Amino acid sequence: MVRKPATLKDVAALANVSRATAARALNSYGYVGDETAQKVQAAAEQLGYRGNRLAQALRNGQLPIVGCILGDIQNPFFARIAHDIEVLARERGHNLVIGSSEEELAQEISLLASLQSLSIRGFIVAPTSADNNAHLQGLIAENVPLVLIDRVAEGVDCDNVLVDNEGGARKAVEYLIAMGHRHIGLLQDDMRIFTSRERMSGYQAALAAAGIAPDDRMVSVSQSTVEHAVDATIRLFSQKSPPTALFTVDSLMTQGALLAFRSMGISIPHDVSLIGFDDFNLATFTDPQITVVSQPVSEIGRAAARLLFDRLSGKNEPPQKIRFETKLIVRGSVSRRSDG
Amino acid sequence: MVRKPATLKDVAALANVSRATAARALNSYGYVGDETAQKVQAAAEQLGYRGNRLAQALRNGQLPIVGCILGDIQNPFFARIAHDIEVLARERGHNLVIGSSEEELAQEISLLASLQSLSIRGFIVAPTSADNNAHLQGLIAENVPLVLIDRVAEGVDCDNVLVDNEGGARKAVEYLIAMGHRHIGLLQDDMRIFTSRERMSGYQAALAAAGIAPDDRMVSVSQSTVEHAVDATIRLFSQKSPPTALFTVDSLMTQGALLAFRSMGISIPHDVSLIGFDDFNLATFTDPQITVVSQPVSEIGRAAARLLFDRLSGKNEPPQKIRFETKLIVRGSVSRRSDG
DNA sequence: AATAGATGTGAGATCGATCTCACATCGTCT
DNA sequence: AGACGATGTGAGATCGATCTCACATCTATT
Repeated sequence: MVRKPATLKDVAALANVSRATAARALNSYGYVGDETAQKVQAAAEQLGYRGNRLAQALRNGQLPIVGCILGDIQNPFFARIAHDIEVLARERGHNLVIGSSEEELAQEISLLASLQSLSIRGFIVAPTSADNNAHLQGLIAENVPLVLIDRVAEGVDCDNVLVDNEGGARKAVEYLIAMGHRHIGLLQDDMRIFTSRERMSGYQAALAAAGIAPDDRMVSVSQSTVEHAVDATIRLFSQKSPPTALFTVDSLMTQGALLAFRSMGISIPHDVSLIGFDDFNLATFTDPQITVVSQPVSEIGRAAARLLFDRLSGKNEPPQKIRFETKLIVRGSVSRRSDG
Repeated sequence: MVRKPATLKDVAALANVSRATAARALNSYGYVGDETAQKVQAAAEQLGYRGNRLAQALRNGQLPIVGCILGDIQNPFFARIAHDIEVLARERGHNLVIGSSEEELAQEISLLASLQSLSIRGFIVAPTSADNNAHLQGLIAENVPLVLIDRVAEGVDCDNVLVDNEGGARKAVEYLIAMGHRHIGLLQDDMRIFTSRERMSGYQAALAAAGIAPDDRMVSVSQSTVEHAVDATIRLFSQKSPPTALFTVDSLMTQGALLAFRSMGISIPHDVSLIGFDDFNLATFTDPQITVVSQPVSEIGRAAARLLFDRLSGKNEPPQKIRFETKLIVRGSVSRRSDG
């Protein structure tokens, strides 16, 4: 036999009052007699009444849910952020809807549309594309709070939380150059992705500053998964004159590169030096330990959620841009080189 | 200026028809004249009409959202599962709400309640506790589809997807015993958690079969995070007579153990042998590579989502129990021992 | 020609909670 | 005594989409 959840009407009937009074008693607003209030409470308890958030949301226009559209929750970077957002959302009585764009603009757009029609209260998005973002501008136009993380979208004027990608990448590549490397590979994500662009631009800036001509053959593009990165690394290092050092733009790719090197019998740092963007759990357990550019992952989700909830509670200041520093953590995966 | 999303009423007004007709045209049911239908379509387009899923859900009783309550999305195991569920849900036009129980029963209960009041269509839950599950039984009583993953809850008769935890653990420990180990440590999660119980019971069964008396000092309990596992490992191996081998019940704990061993100057497999439950990306990159019990993670989320959507599409068969095998993957983290 | 059926449309109820408004019934103050 | 404010309650509108029902037309069939 199927029990149906109790409605306010049921509670009101049981307590012998009108729906209006029942609502007043349960939400404690307006005038309600003590005795009546208790009768209603008792009735609600007895029926196991838990309002219908759908109806409430329809009435007041907003569903206490935060939408979160990320690249891929399997990336520990995003997983951490999603987790932190969920924790803060929970504290504020909100739930979290998660969608993976899988770095597809079309998917991001359709996800966003489907969430928008849920009258969700606000969004935290890591936009796939830096340029095509009419959908995000649409949010702003409808006054739906939006916080961008990890990436920027042109023409979308809203809060965002970033890290210093370009600086981090430049530091890494400068370090490789200082260690004598001239053929520095770049294992990067799709160029539509903001972080990928910025990190590449840091890479290029460092090369340019050292007077090293850019070389397309030094650059390999891959989706951000371990498996794809393995392939991309193999492609890169199967050339006649492969790089002597590699910079990878995220931790999954770093791990992919490591696995690829192992399978190719390439030893780090003897044959190839490696620096990865974004630290990871086992970076210190590999032998050698992996030198990385670290970003304060644990801050990003929290900062974004805080910005979003500030907006939700009515704060109406101009958009804030939070930018975290990145840090080069030198470990053992880079060796000195003295060729050309 | 704030644009409000267009409603059906707006569309109807613009097309000069009634709401009923507009609805018919947009959802193509009932009789609508060709010309009228086109007028409505045009009006909808012009206004950028996208129904209000809240109102639709209120009307027909269900919101096309799947709720997913896991231990912690930061665990790659759960992240993978969440990802796979999200993909399948998206294909079916559903969104995914994610909540972390953080292995707290109270949080699981309150999350579930808050999601239930959203009239969500179905749930996939990795229950924190094997015993206290009135909340889950409540779902069943209200006929809300529920699929349990990774764990079982007593008295809750519904679809579930598990792996052979006990068998996997036993295989691991039997292997350690066969390699001459008698003092085998267990780094496990909270005993309320089903997988932890089962894996422990596999551990105990293997010891018993070999005539080795269980020893509480060989067991350390930790939350399933890298950090906690580091501490727990250090505690375990700071004893006067520490284990000669360690079995860890999940990959985060395995990684924690690795980091702990490094910090304590304990070398694997020379000083201590190690087997972890659940494979992980870099298990083959460490030196030595880590021997693990692997489970088909990529199957679990998909299987669970499939079961759930079968229910949602009305399938009314008795609950299915899917159980995947686990496999011992021997790599290099176990060495032969010939003491007592 | 009459009637059954097909086709097309609108009015209004419904989902569940909330909120405004109107209407009581008190007590208290001049 | 009259009046005003405080207190308590209910009827009904509202949020947006859907669906039933009733009412038109129009076609085809006997």
